[in-house]
Amino acid sequence: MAPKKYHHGDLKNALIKAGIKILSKEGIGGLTLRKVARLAGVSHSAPYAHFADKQALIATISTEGFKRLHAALDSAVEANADDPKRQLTEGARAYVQFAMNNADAFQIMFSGVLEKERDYPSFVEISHKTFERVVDIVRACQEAGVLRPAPPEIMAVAVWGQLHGVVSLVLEGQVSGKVLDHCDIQEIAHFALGQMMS
Amino acid sequence: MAPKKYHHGDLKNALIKAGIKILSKEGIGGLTLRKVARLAGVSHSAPYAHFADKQALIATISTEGFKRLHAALDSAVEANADDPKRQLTEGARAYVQFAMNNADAFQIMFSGVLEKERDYPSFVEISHKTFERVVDIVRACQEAGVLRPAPPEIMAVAVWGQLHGVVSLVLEGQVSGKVLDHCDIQEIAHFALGQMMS
DNA sequence: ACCTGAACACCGTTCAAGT
DNA sequence: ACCTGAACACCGTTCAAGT
Repeated sequence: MAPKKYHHGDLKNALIKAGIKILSKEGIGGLTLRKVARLAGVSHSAPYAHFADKQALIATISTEGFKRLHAALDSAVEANADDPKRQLTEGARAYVQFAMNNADAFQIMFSGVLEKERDYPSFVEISHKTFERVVDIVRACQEAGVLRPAPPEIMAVAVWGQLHGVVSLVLEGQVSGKVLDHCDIQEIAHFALGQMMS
Repeated sequence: MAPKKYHHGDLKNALIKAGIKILSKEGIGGLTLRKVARLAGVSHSAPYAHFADKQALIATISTEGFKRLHAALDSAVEANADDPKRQLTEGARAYVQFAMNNADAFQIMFSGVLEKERDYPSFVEISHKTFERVVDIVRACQEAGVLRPAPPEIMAVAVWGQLHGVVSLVLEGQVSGKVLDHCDIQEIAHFALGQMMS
């Protein structure tokens, strides 16, 4: 059997996985560099060999989240290659589902926890890529007459914003139970998106 | 001259003001109970005579923010008492302006920093009141044919979500500079809202 | 190159004690 | 009733030292 070298073969990835686990179990408030190290079985200062600071770990976890979100959008597009309207509605469904299934990751990605996102190129890259995916869908929908003519980037912000806003308000508990009793989040999001489609 | 009693006439309010000041200067990451106490000129344990814990202070500051937001919406409604469409567009403008002028307060109010909002009745009350104000505007717009027929509460979530989402994406830096160079946030929000109006 | 342990400056929170 | 100061358990981060 292979001798335990130092402690890990790949501590960096172990730390990321530990961070994601703690995040999903205890929320952002419980995410601590020292806890992450403990869960990975190393000393509290070991993470600093792989991440500059706590923000850097958060940036990596956020980037991971964006990759999964981007992949989900990709699937929705590919599964409906010749139907722009379904690309939009199914992409929207995927977005909402991602947010609901990964509420804490979603919060980390979008709630300003990560302060200097500019400093993390791979975060910027995947986040831009995700936006471009939305622009693609929007452009196809405009050509198909499903969305009104307008600069696609602006329309993409409106469409993404619509979904993002509804999801955020629900996640933050701003939508009263009276509304949520009658329809689930996917329905509300679908209704909201429907207001923009002709 | 009045003798300094203990230290303050109204420490509770002094703490709230100090908290708001620190929040706007250093952001949520710099908001610390001990700093708040220091700025108010009392010992680090003094706040506990007025707030159960840090969350309680945050809840109070959030409530304060909602009161100002609610007042801004009220003004927009009153200033356009007989023009539902303008109530909506001016209310939207007020919402966006509030978010931009109070980005950190906005973040505290909506970004899940406050974990058990249920525990703070006055927060729940003003947040519900604010939502009801949106419902009122939406209902008036539906009667005037400016928004499509639908249950007003659902439509209100869609409308609020639309604005909230666009504002949030911009505040989080998710909207690329390429877009922001061409139009300012008020324009984007107005465009997005316009997609829902007939 | 990768990790440990002690150290420092900071937190949130509690509690006995003071006026 | 309102505030202080010491105390405790926790952080993030740094740094000399070990393999």
